[in-house]
This record gives sequence, C-alpha cells and structure tokens, in this order.
Amino acid sequence: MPRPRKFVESDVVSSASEVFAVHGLAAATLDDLVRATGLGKQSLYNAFGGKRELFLRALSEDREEATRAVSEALGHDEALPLERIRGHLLRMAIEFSSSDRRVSLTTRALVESTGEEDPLSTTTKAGIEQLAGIYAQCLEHAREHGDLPEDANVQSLAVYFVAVTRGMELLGRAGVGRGVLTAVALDALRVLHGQRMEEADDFPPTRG
Amino acid sequence: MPRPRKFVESDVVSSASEVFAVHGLAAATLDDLVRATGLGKQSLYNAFGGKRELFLRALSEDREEATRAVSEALGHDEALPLERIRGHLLRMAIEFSSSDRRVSLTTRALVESTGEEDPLSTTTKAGIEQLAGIYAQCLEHAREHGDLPEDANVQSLAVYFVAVTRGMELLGRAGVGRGVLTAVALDALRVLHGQRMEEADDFPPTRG
DNA sequence: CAAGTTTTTGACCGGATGGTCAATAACGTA
DNA sequence: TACGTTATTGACCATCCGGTCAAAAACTTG
Repeated sequence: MPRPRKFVESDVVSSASEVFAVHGLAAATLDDLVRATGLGKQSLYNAFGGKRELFLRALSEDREEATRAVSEALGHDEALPLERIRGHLLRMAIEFSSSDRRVSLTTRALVESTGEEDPLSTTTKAGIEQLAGIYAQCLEHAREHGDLPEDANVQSLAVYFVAVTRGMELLGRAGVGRGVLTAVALDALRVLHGQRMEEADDFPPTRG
Repeated sequence: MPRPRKFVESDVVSSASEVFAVHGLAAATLDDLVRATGLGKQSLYNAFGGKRELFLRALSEDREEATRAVSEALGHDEALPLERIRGHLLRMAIEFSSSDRRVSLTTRALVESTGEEDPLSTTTKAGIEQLAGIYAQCLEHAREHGDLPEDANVQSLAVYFVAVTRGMELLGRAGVGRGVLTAVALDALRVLHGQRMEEADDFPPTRG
C-alpha cells in the first residue's frame, strides 16, 4: 500500500558513482548528486542517508565491479594462468590511459578517508585483499602448472600486482600515455618470467 | 622601510604541507591552515593568494623534496646502481607502511586535480617525469656496467618504478604492513634480475 | 472510493567556508 | 622623531553546504 519509488536504486548509485569518480567525495556537492540522479534531496536522503553513505554504496558497487572484472579476467579460461594476468594488465594499461579523467572510487576512498577506522578505509582495504586473493589463486594455479618456481611467494606477488595496477592508474591520471603504460605493464610482468617476455603483438612497441 | 614579515615563507609552506598531507586540498579548511601556520587569514592571503595557491606552493616543495631524496638515493654512491634502487625501494616500503596517515601531495594533487590543464596536474606530471628521469639515469649506469641486458628499455623501466612506488604508497595507506610492502618491493625488483634476488638480510622474511 | 503508508516536493535553516575590508601596528629611513 | 610602506589583526560578508521539515502526492489494498 505504500507509494512506490519512482527510481531504481542501482541506477541512482550508478549516477552517483559517476559524479564521485569525477569530483571525489569532498568536492562533489549534494547538488551535483541531485542533478545527476534526478532525485530530490530528500528522496536521496531517505533512500541512502547522506553524501557519505551514498559514496559508500557507490564504493561497494565499484569494489564488486572491480572484483568481478578481475575474477573474470583471471578465472577459468582457455588461456594459461600467466597469460590471463598478462592480458588483464595490458587491458588495464589501456583503460588507465583512456582520456576520461576518472579515478576509481577505491583510490579516491583511500585518499579521502580520514583514518583507519573510516568505513572508506576498511571497505577499501577489504577490497584490496579480495583482489589480491584472486591474483593469488591464479598465481597458485600457475605454480601448480610449473609456470612459476616452486618457491615463488604467491601471496606477495599477488599484492605486488595490485600495487602495480594502482600505480598504473595514478600514472594514467597524470597523463602517461597508452604506449608507456603498456610498456610498464610488460615490465611488471617480467617478474613472473625471469626472462623477458615476448613482445605484445597487438600493441605498439614500448617507448620511454 | 616597509614593515618586515614576522614569518619565514618556507616555514609557512611546510606547516601548510602538513595540513594538506593529512586532509587533502578540498577537505582542508582555511581555518586549519591559519591554525597550523600561525598566520592570520589576511597575511596568508597577502603572501600566497589563497588555499589553492598555497597548496601549489606546498606541492612544489613536496616535488622538490621527493626529487632530492630520490636523486640522493640513486645518485653517486659507493653501491652499484641496481643496489641503490633496491635500497631506495626498501626504504620506501618502510616509509609507506609507517603509521601516520599522510599521503604525498603529489598523489593528492593527482587525485584532486580537476583536469589536465589544472596546474595541479601539470606540476605533478612534470614531477613524475623528473623522477622517472632520475631512475632512467641510474638504470642507464647499470646497463653500462653490464648489470642490465643491453636491450633493456631503460625508459619504461624507469616509469615502471615510479608506478610501483605510487602503488606501494596507496597500499600503505590502505593499511598493508611493513612486511608485505617490503616483499612487494623485493618482487618489483625481480624485474631487474630475471633471477630471484637474494633475500634482504635486514628485513623480516616476506609473508603474504 | 476511502484509508493508510511512503515518496516526493520545495521551501527552509544554521553553520561553516573562502575571501575581503578597513583600521592599526611595526619597522626602516630620513 | 615623524614619515612612508607594508604586515597584521579581527571584524565582516555573501554564498554555499549538508541536512531537515511539513505538506502534498501517489499508489495499493480493503
């Protein structure tokens, strides 16, 4: 019997995500969000609770999406585990060097969080650990396949790849171009081989 | 004949840096800055022009300091070029896993900048290139020393290290501890060797 | 069609924010 | 010691912010 909502929650969160990705949490105004979502201030408030809570929702969505994407890229596939990581990193290099000025909400949350207890921090940290877990799983498969030394530290390598990805994101934001970012990704992958990897055939040759 | 200033500019910029490092640009209030620097609002305004301009000054200082530090760490020394990079990365691992919640102004500027034309962006990008240049120089020495393959792409490796450093900073901010961060640094360094490097003797063994 | 529940709307609010102004103080110089 | 110049001080301001309130609207069910 209650009056039904005129909006779909997930759509609203999506629109809000966009705003936050462009402006960040502190710099985004409630007005920006109202304009982007099409909801009234009060409706927003009823449904989510406030700017910060809405950001948190968006952050969770971002985290889930990132997890899903990496999971898909590194998960069961025809390609060998190490090849999947390679493909993923190269894809990230392209994504991060795209022209839009967005920064992942995860990174934003990390930077804009006010302390370790901040939900922004805890959510983000959990997300990072989850991501590392996925990498670790894939690396473990590689090790079992004999594509990685028996004594390789799969856990720290996993975190390493998360770090590299984050760094690439920041560099992309700084304006580093696709070619360089791709070269960086290929460099990063050398950790897995000891020997230099064959050049990517679908990407331009690395340049400084 | 004019009344002399009661403060030293560089001190003020330093104090402001602290505030910005903790709160960021958008979240830092003029009041925070007034309190931290000890100057009155108007004096601040006279000397620097406003919050953003003051941040820019702080950012430049941060950039110079970072450049100086890396330059010193990778520059002329007794140690071999590759050993210097190793030492620097390990030192960064410790610094980034320290308990204070600070984020470098460079990273903040990157995230809080409003566009490619934003002075925050241009300054940061220049800083990154400068940093990469220092790495490149060191790597070039290593190559001449025969410690790096003749065909190693020194330029992209340099950017790679900047990316890794940035990523480590973010992970440290997320609460990743010293042990893990050190392991990540050691992983990152494997790029240079092809073979696994000897474990650091002055650091705890890596763990996931 | 009336009751009941929840959303929506739009006006409203206290407070904080970045920035400004005008008066005063402090200093070097003549 | 008086002057000119600049720094400092503290009050002041318009605006915008996140958030709230109360009334109207919309829909389902009985």
